[in-house]
Amino acid sequence: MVRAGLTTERVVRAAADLADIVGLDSVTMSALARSFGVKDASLYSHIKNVSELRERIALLAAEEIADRFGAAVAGRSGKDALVAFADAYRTYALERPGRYAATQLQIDPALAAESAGARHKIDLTYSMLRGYGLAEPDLTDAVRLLRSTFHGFVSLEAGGGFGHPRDLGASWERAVEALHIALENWPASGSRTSGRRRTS
Amino acid sequence: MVRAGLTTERVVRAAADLADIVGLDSVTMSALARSFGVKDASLYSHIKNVSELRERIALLAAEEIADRFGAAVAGRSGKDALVAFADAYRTYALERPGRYAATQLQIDPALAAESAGARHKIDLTYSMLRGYGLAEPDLTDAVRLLRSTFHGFVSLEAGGGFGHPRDLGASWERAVEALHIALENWPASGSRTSGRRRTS
DNA sequence: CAAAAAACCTAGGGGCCCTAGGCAGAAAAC
DNA sequence: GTTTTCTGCCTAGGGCCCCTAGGTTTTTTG
Repeated sequence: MVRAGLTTERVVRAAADLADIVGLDSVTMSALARSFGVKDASLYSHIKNVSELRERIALLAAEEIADRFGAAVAGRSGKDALVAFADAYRTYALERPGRYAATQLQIDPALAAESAGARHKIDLTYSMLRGYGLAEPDLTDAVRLLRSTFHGFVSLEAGGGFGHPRDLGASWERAVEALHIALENWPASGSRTSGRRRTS
Repeated sequence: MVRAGLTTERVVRAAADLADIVGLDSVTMSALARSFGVKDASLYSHIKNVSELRERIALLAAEEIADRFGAAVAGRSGKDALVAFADAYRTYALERPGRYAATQLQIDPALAAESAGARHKIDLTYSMLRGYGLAEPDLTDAVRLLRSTFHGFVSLEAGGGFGHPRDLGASWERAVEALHIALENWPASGSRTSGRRRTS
């Protein structure tokens, strides 16, 4: 009987591809086993359970994302870097929806330690913001703002949450510009009721 | 044999409460039936299937949200309205995580037609932005920016996506302020590379 | 080539989703 | 007030999924 040649890495890669096609929730051990032409029990020597499978998809995605984002911002700064970063973010999320969805999972710390590429993604966001001259805690607040808007937009877009006929790419560009403006005019601390821009 | 007194509404309400406790994905027909002390087959006279159950949770949530948001912005305008709206948004999402998660589902149009309160929520966002003097398509872009940031933030927060020790409430306040600034200095059309604020 | 290790298997238990069809309590009709 | 009808909940059962235990066959290794 010819063997399928399963390894953890090959299984995870196939699972990621499957996730991009049928959605992360539909990545089941059974479906994955079928795609390899083996029985589901056979997968359990490579993957502990279905949660670990999905978390490993997330780790794979994190590495790919770090690569893409790094390439996108390399040699750019300021608004150019922001736009490139943002576009790389959205492109990845739309091209690889299953992988992207996996990145939102809680990862078991023991597993995350194996492939430490996960944290790298956040670091890139921080370094991209250097150009705006923010200091902590504003820097963290700004990183959170960017992550929130990016993640919110692409997840609403992917989920069909935007019903209006207005072109989504155009709305995205304007959103990124608006963020750029917000970063350039970052509010001074403790101004919840006043709120006029500073002179950047 | 004493009956449980199931109705569609009571079942959905219990499902929503269950979702807030155990998470939307763990709202199963079996678990729900157990909570009523009936067999799962008994639920199918009130609810077509588990998808419809979750969508009905979303409709319930949409009504509650419309109420809360309406109350939050009533009598306010400009930044006050934005802050009140934002805080109402985040509060609801954190207080009722299961219901909130349901609002991100795709709803069957036939079902949505029954309880038309769903669309109301978007209208509120539009009307809240009136004060910033935006015209279409900028208005839609701005609504999408707000929805993206709000949804992104609370979903990252709920999913434990923010690891930094910086206080989340403070980051939220700054994010809302930053959005306010972006709205006041909304970029002029077609300025992807220039990008200086206009004089509001 | 023999032994050890790895890859894949069968068997089986438990949970969830959902359909079909039955019976008994409650409401409606007379 | 009885009979009829309706409805609420039931049992039975099939399908898919997750996962464990333990066996067999292939590959690797000394």
